Amino acid sequence: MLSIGEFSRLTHLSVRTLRRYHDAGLLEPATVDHATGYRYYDAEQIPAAQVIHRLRQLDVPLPDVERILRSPDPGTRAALVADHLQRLESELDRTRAAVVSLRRLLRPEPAPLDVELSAVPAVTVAAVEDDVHHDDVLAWYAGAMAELDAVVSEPSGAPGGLYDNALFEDGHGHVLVYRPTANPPRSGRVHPVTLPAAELAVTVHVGEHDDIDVTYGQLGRWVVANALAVAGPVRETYLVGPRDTPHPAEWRTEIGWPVFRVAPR
Amino acid sequence: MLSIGEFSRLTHLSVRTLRRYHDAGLLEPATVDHATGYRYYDAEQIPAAQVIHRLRQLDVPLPDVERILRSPDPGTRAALVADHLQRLESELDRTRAAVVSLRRLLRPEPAPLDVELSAVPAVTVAAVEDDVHHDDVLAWYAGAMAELDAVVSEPSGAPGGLYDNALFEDGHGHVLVYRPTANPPRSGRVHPVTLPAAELAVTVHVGEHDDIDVTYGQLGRWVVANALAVAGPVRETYLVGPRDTPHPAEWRTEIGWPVFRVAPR
DNA sequence: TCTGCACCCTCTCCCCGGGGGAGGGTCCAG
DNA sequence: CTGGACCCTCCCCCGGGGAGAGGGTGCAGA
Repeated sequence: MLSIGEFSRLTHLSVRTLRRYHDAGLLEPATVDHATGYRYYDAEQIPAAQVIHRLRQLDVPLPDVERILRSPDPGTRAALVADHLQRLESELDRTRAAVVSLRRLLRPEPAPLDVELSAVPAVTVAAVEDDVHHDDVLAWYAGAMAELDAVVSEPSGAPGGLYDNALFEDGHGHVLVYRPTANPPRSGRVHPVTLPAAELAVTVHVGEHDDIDVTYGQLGRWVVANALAVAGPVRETYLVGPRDTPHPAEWRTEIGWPVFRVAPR
Repeated sequence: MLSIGEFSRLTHLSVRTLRRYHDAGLLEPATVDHATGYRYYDAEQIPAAQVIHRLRQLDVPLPDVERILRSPDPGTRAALVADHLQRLESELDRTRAAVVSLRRLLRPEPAPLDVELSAVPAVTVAAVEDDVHHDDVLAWYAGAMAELDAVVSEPSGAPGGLYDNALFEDGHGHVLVYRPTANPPRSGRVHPVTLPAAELAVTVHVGEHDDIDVTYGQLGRWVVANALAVAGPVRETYLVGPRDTPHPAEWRTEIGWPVFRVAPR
């Protein structure tokens, strides 16, 4: 039987951390003296402690660590670990994208932007909509668009989306993705929706979406400079996307910001 | 002049976050109404907001973000950013190592370990020592060993280190690295130290240090199984290291744990 | 000019995975 | 038996936000 200090020396986990892992149910001491509260560990628990240590180095949240340890089947365990590694990988991708975008931002570049005002009429489309958290938008979008593709057999135009301003202001808001088609079906989450007419300030974002906020910013500056105010959700139209070409450089996303003219002050 | 909500829509930074950035002095609104406290931003501040957004995506701490924004010189700025990217890179290396080590840990492998008891005599060496935080050990070690190498011209054996148990239990403790040599010099941080005699449970760790804690754990289990108790700081001896060969697979680190025999219960 | 509502303000509390320290009980060797 | 090392619990702190309470403002339409 090892005291917490001895076990700490053997595992290189601090005493405090061991106590927290006990409280969290991650690593129960082999024995706890119910009179004094002293924790006593077994030498056989060292490997488990080391697995926890490794998982924490990989930033696996404590509840996930517990799930991994609790699953007795090596297959399930491997799957859970692989799952987290997948997340690490995609995070790395985002980091790389942010680095590239940051470099572009810090380079004082002119990058003029073509913006046009265009009045779009009301149109009825096949849509999927929901209230979504900002961090979950990408995953939600993938699912919603897949369902749309499965249901809409003969689209009559590029797909698009409407994004509530609250999504950016508060971190969550209403999101709607659609495909235009002649007779919008109703199936599962897919249902017909009539998008209202609007006057839009429109520009096109080229390439991946990692730095689409820069294009938003430029569009916003144009809107402000031209004495317009924002009214209603942003509209994106996916003119050329991953479904059309694997080359991100060829992707084209149209951004339309509903505006109305402000009286000159 | 843009209200905080409008600016939020233009930058995709949440209203709350913008307020925090104001409080932190990161992004001052162009005007603050001193009667109502209302914040008003200028469209020209959009690029700055986006740079902050990117830096935060890269997990740059807010104070560092401020330093980067405050430095008017693009060179300094680029250096600060490169600095952080360097840190990201080394973190990635550690992540990769942890993944490899985790795979090894989860594979139920026997991996027996040769452990021997050996009595080492007292010896006087050239040493550098300090109280160090656990997270800083690697950096401290690099500096201390470089200084030792510069001062000790004719070493009489492999370098080594003594690591206080508190380093692992509390996260900080006394650390000493040394080179044995005939007449230990005194220069800068380098000074003669007499390492006391000790009885050591000794084993050898093969390869990189990323999973040296596993070897520690196995050594610890052996110590416990053989009814020995730990007494005093761990000793490492760098038999083969990066200075000898660039191939990590050939590295050999001897781990010696001071022990004393426990009376059989 | 009034009123309603969207907007904005500050304040406090919560999250995670730890670290720091206070204050007090326990173990064990000399 | 005693002193010191060891262990316990409890509370506060960090950073970068999110959630919500409670109350003041700006402005457009009636």
